[in-house]
Amino acid sequence: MKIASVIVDVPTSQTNHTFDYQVPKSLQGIVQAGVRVIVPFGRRKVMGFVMELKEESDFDRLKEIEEVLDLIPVLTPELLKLGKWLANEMVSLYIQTYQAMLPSILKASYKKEIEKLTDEDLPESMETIFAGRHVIDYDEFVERQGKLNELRKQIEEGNVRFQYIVKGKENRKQLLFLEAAKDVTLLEEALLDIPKRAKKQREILQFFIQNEHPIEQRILFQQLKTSSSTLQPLVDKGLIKKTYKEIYRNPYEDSQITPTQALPLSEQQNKAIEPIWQSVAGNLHEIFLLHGVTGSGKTEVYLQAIERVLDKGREAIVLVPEISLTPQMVHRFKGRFGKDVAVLHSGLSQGEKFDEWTKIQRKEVKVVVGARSAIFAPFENLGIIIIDEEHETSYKQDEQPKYHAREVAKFRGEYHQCPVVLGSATPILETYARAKKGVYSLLEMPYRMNNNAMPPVEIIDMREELHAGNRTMFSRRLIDAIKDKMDKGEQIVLFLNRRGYSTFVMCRECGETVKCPSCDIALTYHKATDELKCHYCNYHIRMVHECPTCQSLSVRYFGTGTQKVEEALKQLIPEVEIIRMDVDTTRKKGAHERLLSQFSEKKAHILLGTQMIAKGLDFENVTLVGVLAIDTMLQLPDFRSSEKTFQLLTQVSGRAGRHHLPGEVIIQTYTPEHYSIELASQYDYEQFFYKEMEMRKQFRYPPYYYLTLIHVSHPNEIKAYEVTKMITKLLRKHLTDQVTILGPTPSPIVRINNRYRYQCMIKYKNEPNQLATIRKILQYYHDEMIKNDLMIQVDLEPYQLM
DNA sequence: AGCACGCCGACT
DNA sequence: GTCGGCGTGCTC
Repeated sequence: MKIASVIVDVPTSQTNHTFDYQVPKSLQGIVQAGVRVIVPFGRRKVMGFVMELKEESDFDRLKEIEEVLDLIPVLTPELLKLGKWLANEMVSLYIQTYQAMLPSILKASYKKEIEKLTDEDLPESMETIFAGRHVIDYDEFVERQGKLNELRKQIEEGNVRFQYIVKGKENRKQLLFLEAAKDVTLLEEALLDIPKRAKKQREILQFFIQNEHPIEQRILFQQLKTSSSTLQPLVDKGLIKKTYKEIYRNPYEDSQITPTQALPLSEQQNKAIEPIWQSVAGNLHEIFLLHGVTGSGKTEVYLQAIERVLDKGREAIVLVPEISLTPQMVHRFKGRFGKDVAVLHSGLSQGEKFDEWTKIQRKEVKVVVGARSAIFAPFENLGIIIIDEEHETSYKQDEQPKYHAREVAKFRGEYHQCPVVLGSATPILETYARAKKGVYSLLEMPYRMNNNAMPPVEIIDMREELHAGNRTMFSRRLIDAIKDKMDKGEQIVLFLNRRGYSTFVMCRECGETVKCPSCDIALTYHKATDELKCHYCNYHIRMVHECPTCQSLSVRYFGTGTQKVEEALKQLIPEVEIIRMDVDTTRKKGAHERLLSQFSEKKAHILLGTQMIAKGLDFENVTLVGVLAIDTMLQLPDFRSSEKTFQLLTQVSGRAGRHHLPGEVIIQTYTPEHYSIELASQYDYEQFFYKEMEMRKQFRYPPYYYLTLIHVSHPNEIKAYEVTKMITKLLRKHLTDQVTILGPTPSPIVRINNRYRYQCMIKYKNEPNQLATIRKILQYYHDEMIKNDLMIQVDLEPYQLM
C-alpha cells in the first residue's frame, strides 16, 4: 500500500476529487484511511484527508505525502463513506462535508514565512522589515510594503527562503505535574543531606516521601506556600521530576450532578419502549416516531432505551435542539450515565468541543448528547440514535453542506443496523405522514405523566380588546391572571416572538419607515442602547428623532418587542419583577444559565422571552403561560408558517402546570379563527395534521412534493434576476415535465447586506436528473461565482424559504 | 483557492 | 527591451 488518494483542502469544484500521492517509506504503516495529511499541491502545501490506500495509480510522477497529522484516523471508514454520500446528495464539496463532520479546531491553518539564511545584510528595505529577526511572516512582509521583486531576487541568490507552513490548530491542554524521581528510601537519604535551614525544601521532599502520586505543581505550591525557587534545587538534584499530563477541559466541572436511577415506567412509556428494546436487542434498523405530548415522559424513555444499548456494549447519540440543550437536560443524562457522557454544543469553546470529541474518538464515553453536528460523533459501534424534538429547524444546517441531521441519522442507523428514534409532540408533517404510512413505526404517548391534564388554553381576541377601548398590548384577562398568580406566589412565562423594543420606526407625517441601508428591512429600535438595529446585518445607528425623509419630528415606534413589553408591564403592575430573555440579554457566555436559575430561585414573577424560552424549560412553579402576539408568525411567507405556529403554541403551552400545580395558558391574537391557533388550543395534533395535509396537497407542497430551492444573489439586482431566470430556463429544458418550476421570484427579503436575492423553486415527486442538472448549472456559473461575486446556493428540502 | 504562465500595453 | 496588468488553466 504505497499510494494514498487524498481529498485536498481546496474548496472548489475543479479540485473536488481525490489526488494520488506516494506514501514515503518512513510513513508507511502510519498513513491510513481517515487521517489528515499535509501534501504538496502545486507550489503550495495543503492539508488533505486520506480516502484510501492502494497499490496503483493512473497517474505517474506522484508526489510524496509530506507529513501525517493524526495517529488515530479522525474519520472512521463509516464517516468516509457517509461524507461521500452526503456531498453527492447535498451538491456540496467533499472537503466541506468532511470538515463539517469534525470539530472546527481540526481545520488546518496556513501560513507563509520568509526565513533569512545569510548573516550578510539584505537590501536595506528588507532589513528594516526583518528588524533583526530570522523569520518573518509573508503577510507581514506584504503589509509593510515589502517589494516582491526584491524578495524574488534574494530567493534566487539563496539569501532567503520562502516556506509554506500548514498546521493543525489543535492542542491538548497540559498541566505541569511533579512526582518523585527516586525511591522513597533514596529520598529519605537525600533528606539528610539537605541543610537544616532549607526548611521549605525539606517540606517539599517530605511531602513526596509521604505521597507517591504525582501532584499538580500549582496545587503543591498552594498547599506548602512555596514557589519554584525552592523546588528547583530538588529538581536539579534529580530527586523530583516534572511531567506534563494531558487533561480535558471540563465544562461541567463545577456543577454538582446527582446520580439518578431508572424511574418506574408508566403504562404508556412501557408500551412505547418495548418495540425500541426489541429493535436494540435484535440489532434491527428501524425508525421510530415517538409522538408524545409535552410532559409525557419522553426523556425517561430515551434514558432507558440507552441503558439497554450500553448493556450490549454499544454506543448512543442523542440530539437535542441547540436551544434546549440546557443545563437541566445535560444534568439528566449526566445523572444517569455519569462519566460515560460527552456533551457537544455551541456554548463550548473550540478547545472544549475538541476535548469532548476526543473522548468519543478514544471510546472513553458511550453516550453523546449534543446539537446537530453531534450526529457525526465518531462512534464505531452505535446502538441507537435519538433525535429529540425532531421538528426543530436547528437540525438543518443552513450553510454548506445543508444537511438535515435526520437524514444523516438514517444513514448511520442503516450502517450500524440500529434503531433511530425521532421524538416530538408536534412532528413535522413529513415525519408524521411517513409514520402513518408505516415507513416509520409510530409510538404514541398521548397522556402526561401523573395524568396531569394539559393546561386549558384560552384564546383572547385582541380586536375585541381594541373595541372595548383597551389600547395596551395586554388583554384585561391576561393582566388579571398575572396579578392573580403573583398574589398566589406562582410564576408566569410570557412569550413574544420579537426582540428589541419595537419592531419598526415610522414617521407619522410621511409614513416612511427607517430602513437598513444595506438590507431591505426596517430597523428595530433597541431602547437599552437607544439605537436602531438591523437584525440581518450588524448595521446600527443612534435613534433618529427627525424623519430622514421629511424632517418632521413625528417619528414614532410601532410594533412590540420584548423590551417594550417589559416596560409596559412595569407601568401596569409596578411591583412586578421580570427576567427578560432574548438574544440581547443572553449574548454573554453563561448568561442563559444564570437567568434561568434566577427564575427557578423565584427571584422574579415573570420570565419574558422570545423563541428560546419556548422549549424544554421545566419550572414547577409556573402556572400561567401567556402568548402576546402570535400573528406575526402566521403571516410569514413560508408554507410552513401554520405548522410552525402550531408547534410553537403547543410547546409554549407545555411550559405551564407540569407538576402539582394546575396551569393555564392565554393566547392573544388578532386572528383567533385560524386553524393553527384553534387546534393548538385544543391540543389536537391529529386534526391539525389532516387539515394541513389538505393545504399541502392543494398547493403542491411537502410531504406530497419534494422541494429544492435555488437561491441566487448578486450586488446588482438585474444580474441576480437574469441569472435566476436563466437557471429556471435551464431547469425547464433538462428536467422532465413532471416537475413544477417556480420563479424567478424575489426572496422575501430582497436585499441583505447589499446583495439582491432571487430564487426559484423546484417541486417534484421523482426527478432522477435533478442532481446532475443542478451540478451542471453550478459548473456553468462556476467562473462567474468566483470572479463576479455571484452566489448560487442550492437547498434540498429547505426548512426556510427565506 | 492560489499560483504560474502568457499575452499585451507602458515606460526606463 | 523590461515591468506589471489581468485572463486562463492546473494542481496528483
